Amino acid sequence: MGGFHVNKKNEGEFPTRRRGAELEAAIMQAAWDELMEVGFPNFTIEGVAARAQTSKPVIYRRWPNREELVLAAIHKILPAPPDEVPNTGELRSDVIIILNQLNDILRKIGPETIHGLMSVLTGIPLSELINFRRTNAMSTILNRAVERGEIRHEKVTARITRLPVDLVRHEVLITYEPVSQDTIAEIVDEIFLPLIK
Amino acid sequence: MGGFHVNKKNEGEFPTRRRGAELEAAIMQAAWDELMEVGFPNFTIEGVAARAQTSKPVIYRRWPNREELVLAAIHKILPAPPDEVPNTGELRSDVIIILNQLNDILRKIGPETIHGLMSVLTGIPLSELINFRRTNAMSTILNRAVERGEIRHEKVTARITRLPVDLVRHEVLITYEPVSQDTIAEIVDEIFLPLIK
DNA sequence: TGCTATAAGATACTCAAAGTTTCTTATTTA
DNA sequence: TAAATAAGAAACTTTGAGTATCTTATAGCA
Repeated sequence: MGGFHVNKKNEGEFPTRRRGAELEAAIMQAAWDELMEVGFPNFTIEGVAARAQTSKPVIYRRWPNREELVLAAIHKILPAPPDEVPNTGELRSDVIIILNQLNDILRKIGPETIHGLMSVLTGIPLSELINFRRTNAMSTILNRAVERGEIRHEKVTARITRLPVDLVRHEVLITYEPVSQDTIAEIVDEIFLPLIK
Repeated sequence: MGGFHVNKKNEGEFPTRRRGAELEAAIMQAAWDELMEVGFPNFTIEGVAARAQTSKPVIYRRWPNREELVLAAIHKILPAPPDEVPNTGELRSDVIIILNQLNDILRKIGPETIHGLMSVLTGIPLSELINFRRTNAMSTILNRAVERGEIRHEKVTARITRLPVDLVRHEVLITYEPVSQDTIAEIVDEIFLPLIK
C-alpha cells in the first residue's frame, strides 16, 4: 500500500533531485543548523529532513539514529583546528594556543550537545567522540620544550601532560564557567607551569 | 469520558491505598531502582509508575517531568556524605577522604545519568545539581592546615582549592577512567600537594 | 539515444512514551 | 457521618523514532 505520490516528471535540462555527496552535504548542514537552533534535546530527524527538504528514509539510509547523525554533522561541519602543533619557541604560548583551540571547539559544539552525546553513547570518553587529532599535541609541545632545555624531562608525567586540557574541559563542561583569557592564563601560570618548571 | 473503573471498595481495617509521604517515598524508591536498572536514557515515567504500583497522574502531580523526578530521587535516596568535614590532623589524608566521598557519589549516580541531566537542565553547573553541602569542605580543610602551620595561606587560591575536586570529576565524567586509590594518590601527591606546600 | 540499475522522495505505517483529562472511590479530617 | 482531598484507572492527544512500500528521477552504460 504505497503512498499518495505527487512527484512531477522533470523534463528540464539539469537535475533537481540531489543525490550522493551533494545530498549528504545538504543533510549535514541542515543537521548542524538544526542543532544550533533548537539544541540537542529538541533535535529531531524529522526537523532535519524538513530543513534539508528531503525525507526521513533518506537520512536513515545513511545514519542509523539521532546520535550518529549529530556526531557526523559535528565532524563534517566543524572546522578542525590546524594539523600543525603550535611552535612559538616558548612553552607558555604554545600551551595557550592549544587551550584556546580546545575552548573554541567545545564552545562551538556546546556543552548541552556534548553531555547529550555522552549520556547516550555510554562509556565512550570525550576524547574518542571528538578527537581532532589533538591528543598528542601537548606531548609534542612538551618534548620540544625539553629539547630546548626550557623544562626538565623528569617533570613531564602523563598526568601533568593532560592537566591543562583536562582543566579547560572541566571548566567548560562541568562548571559552565566562561573560559576567558584570564582563566586560561590562570590555569597555565598558577597550576601548570609551577608544576613543570 | 472517563475510563473503565474496577476499584474495589475496601472495607478492611487499615488503608491499602497509600498517600502523602508514604506514597512519595515509594515513588522515589521506584524511580531510583528504575534508574539503576534501565539507565537514564531508558528511564520512563510509565516504568516508574508500574514499578511503584501507582499511575502516571500521581507522579505528574508531584514532579513536572522526567528530569525533576530523577533529580528528586537522587537527592532522596542517595546517602549524603557525613556533614562533618574530615579532620585527621593532616592535610593529605583529609583531602583523600573528600575525594573518595566525591568519587563514591559520582559512581553511584553514574556518569550516564549525570550527563543526561546536564544535557537537559541546561546551564546548571554540576555543583548546583548535586550539592551535598560539600562545596566548602575543601576550604575548611585548607584553613585548618594553614592554622596548623602545615601550609602557608598565600598559596591557597580559589583555583587551587577547587583543583583536586575538579580533577576527580573530570576523571569520572569526561575520561571515564576508574578512579582508583592510585589515581587519587597521584592527583594529591603529584599535582595538589606540590602546588601548595 | 534509450535501457537499466540505483537511489531519492512521498507517504503512511507501527510503536513507545510524554503529558493530560476525566472520572470514580478510598481515606482523612472536621 | 459528611465533606474535602487525593489516589488510581483508563483513555486520550501529540510527538517523534524508526520502517515499509511505492513511484519516479537520474546516472551510467550499451
